[in-house]
Amino acid sequence: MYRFKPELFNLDYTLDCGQVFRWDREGDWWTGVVGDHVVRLSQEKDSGELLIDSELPPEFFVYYFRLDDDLPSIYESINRDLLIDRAINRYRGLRLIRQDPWECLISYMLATASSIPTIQKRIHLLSKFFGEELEAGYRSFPSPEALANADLSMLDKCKLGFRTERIKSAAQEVLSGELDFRALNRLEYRYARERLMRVRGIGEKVADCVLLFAFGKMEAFPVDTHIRQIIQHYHIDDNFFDDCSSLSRMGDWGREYFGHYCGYAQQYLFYQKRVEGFVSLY
DNA sequence: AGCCAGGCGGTCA
DNA sequence: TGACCGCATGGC
Repeated sequence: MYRFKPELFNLDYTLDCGQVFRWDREGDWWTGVVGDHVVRLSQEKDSGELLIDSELPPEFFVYYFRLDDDLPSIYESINRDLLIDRAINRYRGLRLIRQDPWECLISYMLATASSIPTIQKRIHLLSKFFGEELEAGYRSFPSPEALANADLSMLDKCKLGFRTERIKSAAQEVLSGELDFRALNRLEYRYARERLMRVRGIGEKVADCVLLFAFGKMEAFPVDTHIRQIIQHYHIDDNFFDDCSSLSRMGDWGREYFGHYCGYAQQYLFYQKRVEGFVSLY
């Protein structure tokens, strides 16, 4: 157990905003599985200091929580209107997380057309049946090999529904090296996106989530049902509105409207919509 | 009961 | 292109 003082960081917002699915809160403490480590974290309300119960060093958490991002500059660059301004101020300190590509890929593939509690349940079941025990009650996320070799009847027990075959197939592509994360990481955003979308079960939205949360491509702008509803409800910029009548245009719109760090803007808007619905700007 | 959830792939005009 | 549909599952 040790202490660490991050700058401009809010642990609750960061872990609760819906970007990761393997953290649980009990009282003041969050417990999560990161790789093959069980990590416990708490943040003191007045000082903002982190209490870290983990064998992982502080440098890891700088990396994981993207504490090296210059958040004030990012806020300045994406602050285009009253709606995003409100989200930035209300959820100040929310940071994007650097997730493991494999876990992120499978998590968002099984997330399609599902509520967040359902997603968490599926990942829990996957880990229960195909992961390895780290300590009592905590299991690692399954390896590519474990899912690639899983038989469909077992995978079906994880309640993946119509996503079952797609996920097994994707696992086989990763295991064989046909889908290579290191190669993907070197690609520019748009080419990495095209590559990911050739995988069955990965469309624009899932590709953008993986590129944003696992590959740090800040110009990814995932358009899910909440983001679509926000754009339609507020008519955020009437001059641009004709350009974003369809889903795939909304992604291009977000990139142009918010700029290079549109991925951050997306996550703030998404979280604000989830917890507060359509907020009043007056 | 019926609609929606961090969608995707296919079809048809 | 754009609109619609089926696909499992669970929460409200």
